[in-house]
Amino acid sequence: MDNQLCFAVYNANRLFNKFYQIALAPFHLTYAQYVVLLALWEEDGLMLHALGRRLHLESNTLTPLLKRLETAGWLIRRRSPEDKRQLFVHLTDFGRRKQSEILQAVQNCGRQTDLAEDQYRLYLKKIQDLNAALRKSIADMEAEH
Amino acid sequence: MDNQLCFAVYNANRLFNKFYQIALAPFHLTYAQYVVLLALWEEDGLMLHALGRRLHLESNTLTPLLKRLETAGWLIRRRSPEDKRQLFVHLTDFGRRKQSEILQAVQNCGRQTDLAEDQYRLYLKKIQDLNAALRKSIADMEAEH
DNA sequence: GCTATTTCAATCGCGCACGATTGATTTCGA
DNA sequence: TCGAAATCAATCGTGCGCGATTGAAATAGC
Repeated sequence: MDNQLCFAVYNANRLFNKFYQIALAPFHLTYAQYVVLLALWEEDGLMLHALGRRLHLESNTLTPLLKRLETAGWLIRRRSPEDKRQLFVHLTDFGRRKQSEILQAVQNCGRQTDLAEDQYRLYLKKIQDLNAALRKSIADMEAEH
Repeated sequence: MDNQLCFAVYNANRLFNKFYQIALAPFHLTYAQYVVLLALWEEDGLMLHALGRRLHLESNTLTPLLKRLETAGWLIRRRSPEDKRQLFVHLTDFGRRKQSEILQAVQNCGRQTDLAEDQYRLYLKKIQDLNAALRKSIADMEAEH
């Protein structure tokens, strides 16, 4: 079982969750909420649909998550006037201003992991390759219903 | 954000979940349930506590999961007579007999991914190294409270 | 022997993920 | 133009993960 790639990835994901849980505790953010903020720091004012495309998430996950972030003051949800089906997601001043502090805190926690830059890149590349292979495999499986 | 290792791992985990969801659909098993069965196929009659140590899970997750597996006929939960706090988990005949069929089905789905054996091993090693680094990092973070 | 501590599974509450459905709004097609 | 189809966010239900607590049972310490 410890030779199963899926199990290693499953554990890696849970370890990352724990890592970010500790690192983000001062900000009362979960890992999923942090990822949403990362996306909005890259490009603010995304529509829920566009945000979901980047994170591979849909409204069933994002709607309650965004509502919690809105309640906590990180962002504002606003319906588009042109198309009343769509929802714009805008960072608040607070949400924008906290970016550097949060990234700093995460980096500070990560320093101990002392993954060398090139090693980090290698890991990243390997897992992205794996993801591509998995996406292909899943597409094939769905094709042959 | 796509350069974040955590995000790549997060996506890999969700892709594996989807992969196994499709592969295990004929057996009405979730990925987590499949992992529990994997552990029991390796060693049957484990106590809940021991099972949890292998999977890095505790009773708050395992208790309801095992109850569902018991209801579906895969295993039996039985209290230890010597120590009535503890719970033995035994596969049923059904649970044992299905092993080869399930492993076959999973392997059959995985054939399309055509990850070469040595490449699979490399991925596995890399992620296990990453996990070790994360565990160390988390331990350090918890130490400095 | 009797209490305090430890060790268990079980329970509770919350936040994801996600399949499925709903209902509002927009676009398409005849 | 008008009804059908498509496209949205929202909602619902289920199954994890997991921090925290509970209560039963066993062990340790006096």
